[in-house]
Formats: sequence, C-alpha cells, structure tokens
Amino acid sequence: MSFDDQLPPKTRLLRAAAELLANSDGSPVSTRQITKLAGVTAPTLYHHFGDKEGLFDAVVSAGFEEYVAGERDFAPSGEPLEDVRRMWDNHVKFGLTQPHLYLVMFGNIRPESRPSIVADAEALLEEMLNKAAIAGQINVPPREAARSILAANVGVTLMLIAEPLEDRSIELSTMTRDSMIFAVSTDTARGAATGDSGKSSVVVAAIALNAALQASHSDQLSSSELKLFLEWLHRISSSS
Amino acid sequence: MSFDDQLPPKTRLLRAAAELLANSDGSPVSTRQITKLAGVTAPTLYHHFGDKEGLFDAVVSAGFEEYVAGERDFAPSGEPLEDVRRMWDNHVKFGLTQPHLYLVMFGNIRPESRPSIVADAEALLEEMLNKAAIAGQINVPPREAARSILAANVGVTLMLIAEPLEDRSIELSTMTRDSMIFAVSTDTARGAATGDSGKSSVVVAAIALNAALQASHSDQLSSSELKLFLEWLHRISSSS
DNA sequence: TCACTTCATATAGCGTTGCTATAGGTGCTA
DNA sequence: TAGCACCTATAGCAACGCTATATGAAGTGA
Repeated sequence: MSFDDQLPPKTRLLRAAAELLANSDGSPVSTRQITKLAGVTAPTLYHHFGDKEGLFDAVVSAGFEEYVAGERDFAPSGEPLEDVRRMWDNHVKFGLTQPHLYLVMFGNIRPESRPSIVADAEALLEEMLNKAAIAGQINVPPREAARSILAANVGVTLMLIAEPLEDRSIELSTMTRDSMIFAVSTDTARGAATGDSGKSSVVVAAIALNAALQASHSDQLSSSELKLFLEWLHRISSSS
Repeated sequence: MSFDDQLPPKTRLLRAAAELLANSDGSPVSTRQITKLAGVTAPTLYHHFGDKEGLFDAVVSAGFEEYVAGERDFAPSGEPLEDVRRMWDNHVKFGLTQPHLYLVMFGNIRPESRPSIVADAEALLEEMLNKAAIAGQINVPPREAARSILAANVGVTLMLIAEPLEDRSIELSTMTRDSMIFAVSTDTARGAATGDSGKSSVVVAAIALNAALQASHSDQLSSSELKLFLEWLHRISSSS
C-alpha cells in the first residue's frame, strides 16, 4: 500500500499527491489520503510544503516542466506558424492526457497562483510568434497574438476536458486553432495571392521590424533611443 | 443581519447564496454561512435543495436566465455577424460583472453539471450563426462554428477574470472575437472583393442551403428523403 | 371537533476536512 | 557529552457537508 520507503518523505509526498491527483476524477484529494499513501503524518506535509496548496503547487511545477519540455522538444520546422500549430496541439494533448494537472494549472482562478504559469505559457508562444513576425507572417503584435491564441487554446482544451469522452471530437480544436492562426496571418503567410485584407503592409512591416529588433538586441541605437523607437513602432503596429 | 422574514425560506436561501457567492472573492462559501444569513437551519437547505450543489445549481439557473435574457435582449441588427459580436461582448461582460456566478457556470468541470448550460449557450450562438449561414456569410457549419467561437469566448473570459483588474485590457477580447469571426466568414461577409480564400463557393452554398432547410422545416421532401439529403449536404459542407 | 397525513423546520451530532501546538527523536558540530 | 538544527509523530481543534430524529403547522375526511 505504502510508497517506497527508501525515498525521503518530501519526494514520497510529491509522488503520492501526483498519483492521487491523477487518479481522482475531478473529486478533491484530501491531505489524509496523501499522507497515508506517502506513509507519513500530517505535520510532515506542512513542514515541507506549508500548505495543501503549496504541495499542489510543487506538483504543478513538476507537471509544468513536463509541459514546457513537450512544447520545446520538437525541432523548429522553419515554418514558425506550423510550429505554433504544433504547440497548440501539444497543449491540447497535455490537457487531455493529464486533465487534473491541467485543471490545477489552467482551470485555477485565484489571481495569485495562476498568472505565473499562464505567463510562462504565453512567453513560449510569443517566442514562436516572434519568429513568425520577423518573417512578416503575422498581422498583429506577437504579444497580443500570443495572449489571444493562448486564451482560445485554453478555452478549447477546457471544453474538450469537460466533454464526455465518447463525443469528444478533436475537430473543435483543429478548427479553432486554424481560425486563430488564419486570423493573425498575413496574406502571404496564407499562401493566397490576393490583395491586402485589412492590414496595410506598413503595419506588417512595422510588426516584423519590431520583432526583429527585440530579438537581435541591436546595438545600433542607444538604449534610450531604442526604447522610444520601439514605443513608436508599437504604436504603429497597434493601430488598426 | 438576517434576511427579510416575509419571504419563504426557499427564496431566502437562494438570495443568501447568491449574495454570498457574489461577494466571496473566489473563496468557497459554506452552507453554514448561507443558512445563517438566510435565517434558517441546515436541514431546511437540504430539504429544499437536497445538496449544496443543488442550491448552487438553482442559483446558477437564475443567473443563467439573466445571461440568456442579456443575450436575447437586443434587437437583431439585420447583420447576423454583428449580432454574434454583440453576443460575444455580452458574454464577456456577464463574466466580468458576475465572475463568481460565471465560474460556477463555465469554470466548473464536472462532466454532469456543465454541459447543459454550455449546450444552451451554444444553442443561442448557433441560432444566430444559422442566420449568417442562410445569408451565405459563413464558411463552416453553424454548429461547429458555434462550438468553436464559444470555446474561444469562454477561454478569453476566464483569462480576463483571472487577470488582476488593473491590467485587464479588453483588447484581448475584441481581437480574439474578430479573429474567430473573421476566420469563419466568407469573403463577401468580410467586405473584401478578393477571390475565394480557401473555401469554394459550392461549399458555402451548401452550408447556406443546409441552414435554410433546417430553419424552414421544408415540406417539399419526405422526412426520410430530407434526412438523407441533409446528410449529403452536411458531408459536402464539412469537406475541406 | 378530532384524528391523520403531509409538508416544513429545528435540535443535536456524525464523520471528514485542513491545519497546528507541542513534544520527541535523530544526526551533526563543538 | 552537550547543544543545536532538522525532521517527524501524537493528539486534537475548528469548520466543513450532511443527516437521523423530533417537533410544529397546515390541510383533509369522518
């Protein structure tokens, strides 16, 4: 019943919590279950993690590293937008294979614990979108695009998790994914030879330049000059 | 301290629960708080609602009717896609003004309580998108479009709720909204005179016809004929 | 008018939850 | 050997959701 006695109690608590969290279909997991499975008593938990939430946070950071590893572990295809698609799919896959961990990570609403993880996930996406921006493939500043795409990605994943398994169609994901990417793409990135549809090319150019500058940490301008320059670019690329 | 004694205990319980739920910043609300504020004792709660969740469900249905009322209460503008935009904005507004109610309604993950509400919200959206489909303005079957848009809408709203109030920018919402609508729109609906970008016009026509048929309950075909006919149409309009 | 059923509320308490005040054991350094 | 962190256990508190049981009120038929 109990866990490997070789391991230190802290590790056993982490593993027990992760295991129970993974096998409890959404129902809450009690500290008593955890400590019993880990083979320790309550104060040990609170000594190491301070809190039930502290323990869960620790489990989550482990899970998050797994998530990040998944997001990073494919070689860039040279097609940034294609990589964004893969990040999206990977996000959904992570949510569906580890729904409970996902819910603790993204379904959690408390304005303290959530943002750090969301911000990290956003940063990953933004990094990739930055490459797309440099290539002149997107329509919107990378940060805004990342926030927007991530929001949709989380929404879709939550909806799929909440859906009974039998009629859980992955189409919802691919369609929403492509809609979001399509909407932030420039026409050239879409492969169509049609004219501009909305954004003028100067805006796209400003976005691309902005991204390129931030990526290369150019030394051609002083830092204060650069700051102002970037602000102007941002203003241009945010204008409708 | 207590509630209006004129009202029956059931109503007082509902109001007390709603009030506490609205003013508890995400922290859980106990049955004891509720019964104390309502001026009744525990068994009364369980007599009327069976369950804590039963009481919350009752509160939610009241809140949901408010939500639906908001979604219906503007006159159709004649521009279905514009109405979809308004439904989106109304959804976000509802979530931000009643975050706790919203979280119980849409942030809840249990695969039993959630779908009914989500399905209702989906139906509202689908109804509107059906009009757009009849007008040949959308690219995708209305049901799929509704699911997709709603998922993004929920994701954005949750993300805005989770965000600290000071840097809660509504841009995220409008941008994601327009991205989703843009992606499901046909070119004519976009106002651009460019050529087809992806979908062939026969697909759009099939989608429009399908929507029109389902809306009018045409009697020109027998029900079994109609069923098969609709299936073919669906197959056409789902083809990439 | 009186017994009888039905609905609604209260008293009191069960089992479980997250958490902790306190104390004891263990291994290290002096 | 003494002292000092560090870690763990015993025991128990307050709050939680919920319920077995009892009491009151209101309507119904004889």
